[in-house]
Amino acid sequence: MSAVAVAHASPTFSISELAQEFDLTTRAIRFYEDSGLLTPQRSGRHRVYSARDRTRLKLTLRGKRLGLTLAEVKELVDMYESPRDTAAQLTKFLAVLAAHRAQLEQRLNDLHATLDEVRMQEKQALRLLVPTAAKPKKLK
Amino acid sequence: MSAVAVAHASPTFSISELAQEFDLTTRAIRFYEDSGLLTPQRSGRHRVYSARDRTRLKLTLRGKRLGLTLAEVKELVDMYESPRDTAAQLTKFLAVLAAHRAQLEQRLNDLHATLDEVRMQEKQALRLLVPTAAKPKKLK
DNA sequence: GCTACACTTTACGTATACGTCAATCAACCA
DNA sequence: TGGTTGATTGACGTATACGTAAAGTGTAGC
Repeated sequence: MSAVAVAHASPTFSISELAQEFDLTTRAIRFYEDSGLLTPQRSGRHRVYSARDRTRLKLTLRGKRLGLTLAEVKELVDMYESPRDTAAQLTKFLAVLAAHRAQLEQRLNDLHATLDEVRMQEKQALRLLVPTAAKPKKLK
Repeated sequence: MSAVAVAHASPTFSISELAQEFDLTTRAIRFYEDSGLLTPQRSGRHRVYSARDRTRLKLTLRGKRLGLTLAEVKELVDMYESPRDTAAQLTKFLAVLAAHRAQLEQRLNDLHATLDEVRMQEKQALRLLVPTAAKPKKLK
């Protein structure tokens, strides 16, 4: 139950701590490990998660909310942590980023279209529900 | 192969026309029918899709891109087409819309966070790749 | 009438993302 | 020392979203 860090070493977390914090089951977290997304240290048989693991977990969940598969998330997260010291690597990195960004912008369009519709429906429903509302200008 | 409408009747589509237009397999479209998302007419055994079917298909694909399951898409699309003539129905409708909107706004936040990161990475990579770029002000 | 082709149903297969036992083990507590 | 609690490793189960044959039907063109 203790997340207290000794001295100024970076903090570590148990599997159940992370499960609680992110509202996951431990099963899910172990599954992410099987998928290569997390590589916690071991204290005996027990898993010990670092701040880096926690960050990767956070990114994983965000990716999932965006509809990415775990494999896609892994690709991206791994790339962010990959070496980029040659021009070739940088160029490839930029290409992948551009593709990723195009996808994200498509999603953004979808989202805005959907939100617009939802708001329109809300307005309509409200007008139907409260037809005697105060009309600021031009009452008829 | 013909999508030509007779007189001014609303246009109809074959399954392969829709498959082509939306870059799907016919299998997928039939699966959406099994899932209750589409209910095409029949001309003999062949499926005949209306403009309404097409719209529902378009909404379905947009929902998918946003990471919704087909069941969730069906719930939403059905609701948009459901009767809302009583106050109770309207109230429930508004509640569901609010929940949906909250979810969408969460996604929007995720998206913006991700896009910000992508753009930051792009900037960094570009700086590393082209370190001799023109610096507008304060050259040292 | 035969062929080609598009469409149909039926049905089993597959990948993803976990859920759900079951058996085991280690640590702590009374 | 025995019991509870929490973690671990299998291993099988399940829901979603289709893929992929297999086998038959309908019809337009030659």
